[in-house]
Amino acid sequence: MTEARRDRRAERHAATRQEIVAAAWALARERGLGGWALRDVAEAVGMRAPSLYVYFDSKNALYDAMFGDGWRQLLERYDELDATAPVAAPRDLLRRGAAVHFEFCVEDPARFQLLFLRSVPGFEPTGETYAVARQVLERGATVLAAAGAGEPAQVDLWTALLTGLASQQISNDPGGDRWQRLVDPAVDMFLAAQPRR
Amino acid sequence: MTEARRDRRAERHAATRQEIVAAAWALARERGLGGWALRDVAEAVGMRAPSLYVYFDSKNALYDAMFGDGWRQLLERYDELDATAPVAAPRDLLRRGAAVHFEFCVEDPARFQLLFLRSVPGFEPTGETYAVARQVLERGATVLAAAGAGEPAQVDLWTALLTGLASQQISNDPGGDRWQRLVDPAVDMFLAAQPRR
DNA sequence: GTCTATAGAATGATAGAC
DNA sequence: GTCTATCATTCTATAGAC
Repeated sequence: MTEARRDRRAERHAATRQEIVAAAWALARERGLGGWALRDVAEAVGMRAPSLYVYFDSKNALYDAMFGDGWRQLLERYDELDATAPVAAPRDLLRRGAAVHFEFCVEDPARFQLLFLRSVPGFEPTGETYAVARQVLERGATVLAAAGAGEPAQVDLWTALLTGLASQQISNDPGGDRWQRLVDPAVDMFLAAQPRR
Repeated sequence: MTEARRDRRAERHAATRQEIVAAAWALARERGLGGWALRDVAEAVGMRAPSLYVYFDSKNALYDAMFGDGWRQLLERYDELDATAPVAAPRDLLRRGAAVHFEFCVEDPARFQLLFLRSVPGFEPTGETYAVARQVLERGATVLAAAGAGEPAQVDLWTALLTGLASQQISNDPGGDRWQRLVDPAVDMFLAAQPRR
């Protein structure tokens, strides 16, 4: 087996890429998902716009990296939840998962738009980054299955419910809790409709 | 009482405004909510771009007119539903209302985005047009009340459910029926959770 | 890898003639 | 009310020096 030497240049390149993605997310939070130019991102990381093309082929390539990064952030939240409540009953875990998921959506509307609403005009996630999204959904489906709602239709209903609650909160009561208060009742409603196993 | 003479000039002006709004909707359907310029709308109605400013003060003013027009379209759908099933049982009416509402959302994603997701960067509906939106929501709340789910929290949960189903259908299965098939089960779930009166 | 310079194109909006 | 002409920006992306 070949003893691979660390490629310090590649590491540096990847670190800069991540720095750019983080700066873009910060701008998206402040000004909206489409409210910034490559110039702005460049300035935020101490560069000029053309230098970004060393790291990303286009603005959509940057959105793609943000897409993957955003789903990875959600995966981390799930990990933290598992670490906090490792042996909770399935339905309790689902309840807490719903709360975590809702909070994740609402705390950053721009991120919610990119990850769940696909609202950047010409952007479609590439296969690689979309795989991260699928990974997260499978993780959620596992929890649902443990709670007795693992059928595809049940999973789809669950995602619609959570997306709808978050979407309404963001669009119609930003900064408030009008739909947040409905998360627990919604989970109860959902669970009551599923046959217990 | 003053015998008001018809103001033919005002009528003509209003008709042209509506023509422009319709052309903008057509472009939004084809290219997305933000995928067209005032030039394009002007060309579609046989004008040059500056002439539009006789009818709208800005592009956002046009979005505002579209917003009001879109909600009025939804109101028409509700009227048609009432005309078709005037004496249906409340819960049956709710079921059919959900189907109509879902279809309305999915058949024009750009309209769904403007009316329900507020996804035009700098645009906020004015008070007058927002009043139309409230009117439609009250109409829905009335039907919900008749079905035994008229409390504000129940209405909010209902809107979240429908918005979530439509949003997921549009984002993750455009042209398909993966979430459409869940509308009826979702309504059943919702109704089962409400105490019958 | 980072820069300057700039291409190339699009856009919302205004001025003023007719 | 409609037009021509144009302003004033803004933005992504590329070329090529260093």
